[in-house]
This record gives sequence, structure tokens and C-alpha cells, in this order.
Amino acid sequence: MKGLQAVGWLEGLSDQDIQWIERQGAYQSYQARETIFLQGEELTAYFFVLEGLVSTYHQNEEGKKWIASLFSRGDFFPHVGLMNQQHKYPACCEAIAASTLFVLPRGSMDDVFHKFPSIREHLTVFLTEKSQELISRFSDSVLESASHRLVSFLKKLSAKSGNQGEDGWCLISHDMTEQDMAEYIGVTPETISRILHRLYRESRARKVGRKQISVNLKRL
DNA sequence: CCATTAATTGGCA
DNA sequence: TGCCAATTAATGG
Repeated sequence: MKGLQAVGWLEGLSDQDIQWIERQGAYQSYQARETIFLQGEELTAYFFVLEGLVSTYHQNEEGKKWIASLFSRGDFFPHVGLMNQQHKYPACCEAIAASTLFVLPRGSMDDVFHKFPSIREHLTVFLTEKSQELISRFSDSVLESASHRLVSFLKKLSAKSGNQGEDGWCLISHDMTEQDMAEYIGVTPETISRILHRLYRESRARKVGRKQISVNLKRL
């Protein structure tokens, strides 16, 4: 895949508009596990995901990690700190899988907002959704079991990028290791492994391969 | 193949 | 559930 396309944040813009934005930034490819920016660093650019999977996360001094958000094709980040005066990245960011991003300098982002009001509208919508998502995940982490949270995550993945077959099973290519899922759900890798094993045994999911899982939407 | 990294498993707090 | 340790499995040169 090459160049910016009218997906995600750019939805609704004309080819000319896209090309204008394209000239303001540059493409950058990252290898799997490559750091994109660190928390507290000067916020010099915003990123638009063209291909791959990227995470923003927080990490404590012991090295424990918590993935705040996952971004894939069409997503734009960071959201936090976008409209305020703080020009520091709010979290660390790394590519989970090999990724291609469009990098837009911070100064150009202001121009883009000014030139394309529709992107501001998208921002409002995305911020609202992200806010609800975070609150939902937070309350789940307090009120629900790890199993429930992992199942919710799998459902979300299947809705977003799953390929359902006529047999009721939905194939998900998530590009994540179980370690990644653990960091997203907020549990240890051992717990993820055990929950998945239980889902397999109960025929609610099937292991297709590493980074691929098939889920039974009806029983999940 | 071998060296790494990821995933699994059992035991115990 | 978490943490540790011991294995086993999968991956990538």
C-alpha cells in the first residue's frame, strides 16, 4: 500500500486535499518492536497509521507495562495533548508489528486543522470514542475478571478486523503476542495463556497459529 | 541446525 | 491472580 488514502481521519477529503497533506509530512517505516517516541519527549510530530500495528503505553520503573491504546490502519495519534499547550508526548510509543506511518510535523498539524475543519470534527468524535473506551476498560479492570476482559477484547478485535466464515467462526489476525495482550488487558502472560487454553477447551475459540485466533462468535 | 524468543505448566503465596 | 522456575514450542537466521 502506498500513500495516504481517504480512510480514518482523512475520510471525506478529496484526492487534492490528501495530496496537500501528503506534502506536509513524510512516510516512515518502523520495524517490529521499534520505539517511535518516549513519554515526556518533545512532541515534534503526529502520526497516521498506514499499515501495521502501534501501541502507546506507560511503564513503571520496574519495567511493568500497560498498553493504553492500540492503533492500526487509518488511526491517528497521539490524541492526548493534541489541543492543549503541552508539547510533550503523553506516553511511550512503539511498533508492535512492522509498520508504515505518515509523519506530520506538529506545526503542520495546526495548518491541517485550519484548512480542513472536517478533521476537527473527526477529532471530536475520536476523542469521545477513545474516552469511552478507556473508561470502559478501566471499569472492567475493577469490576470484571481477566477472562471477561480478554473476551471483550477478542470481540472488539473480531468486529474491527475479523474475517467471519459462514460456519460462525471468525478469524482474527491480531499481530500481537500473548505478552502484548497481557499488557493490554493488564494481567500476566501466564494468565492470558491459561484463559486462552480454557477458551479452546470450551470450543469458544481455536488456536490458528501464533498471532492468529479463530473465535466462535455465538459462544464467546 | 542453533540461538532466541514466546508460550505453557505446575507449584506456591 | 501473580510470581518463579522449568519445559516445550516456534521463529529466524
